[in-house]
Amino acid sequence: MKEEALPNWSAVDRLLHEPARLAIVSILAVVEKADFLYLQHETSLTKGNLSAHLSKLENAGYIQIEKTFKGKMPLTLVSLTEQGRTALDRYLSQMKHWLNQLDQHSQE
Amino acid sequence: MKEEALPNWSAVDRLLHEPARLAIVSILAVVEKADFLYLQHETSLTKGNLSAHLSKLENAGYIQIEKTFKGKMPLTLVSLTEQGRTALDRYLSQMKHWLNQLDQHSQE
DNA sequence: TAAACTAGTTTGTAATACAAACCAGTTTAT
DNA sequence: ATAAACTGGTTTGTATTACAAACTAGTTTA
Repeated sequence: MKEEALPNWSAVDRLLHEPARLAIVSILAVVEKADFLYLQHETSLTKGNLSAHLSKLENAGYIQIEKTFKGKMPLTLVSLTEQGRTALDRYLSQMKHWLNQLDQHSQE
Repeated sequence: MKEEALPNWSAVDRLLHEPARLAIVSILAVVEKADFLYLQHETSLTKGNLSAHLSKLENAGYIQIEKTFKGKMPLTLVSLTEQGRTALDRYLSQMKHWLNQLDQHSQE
């Protein structure tokens, strides 16, 4: 009964929309802190690819990258920032809203 | 109480995942048939860009492109194929599923 | 009959994802 | 002791992609 417009897909956060980064951020939304190798295995991205995506997310302020050591071996810890959490929430609610809009149309 | 895995974002249909094409397909899901200019105005894509996206969707078998005339002027009509409809439904239900998985995690 | 418009397509460019090759250091084998 | 193999990444090169500018073919208007 209410008149719904179509989703405005151009307003999507393309940084999060990329599947590889959604995978990364989904994990970080749950575990709060993850090391590089854990992320690599969970996402099955190559190291290079993962590294590049992490840099983008870091530059956007969505994640924090902490360089530490486990014994003598380097260890990179990654966590979601407040900004990242907010952006993800926004992305998820937008998506849900748009999916609902499409459903309303399809069920006439 | 049920153990949910994280979304498998890599299984997404990247052809549909692209916002510009989601916009196009969202429209076609509703109107069944649209001409080029209507699509251009609704999506606010440039002609070249729209043309390229339509070609991709056509090559994938998701849409059908019908070249006709309105009077003496060329008119391009676009419609969703059965395949395209199926792909969209699949995309939407996957998305919904994944969004729910993330929600379940966030509300612990 | 020239100028401007319609309806697109083709072509060039900039951004992006991705993996291969590389690098600095550590542990293990000889 | 030192070479080989491994860890934990980064840098660099390539192929794909989105995007817009320029072009094309035909039509209507001045």
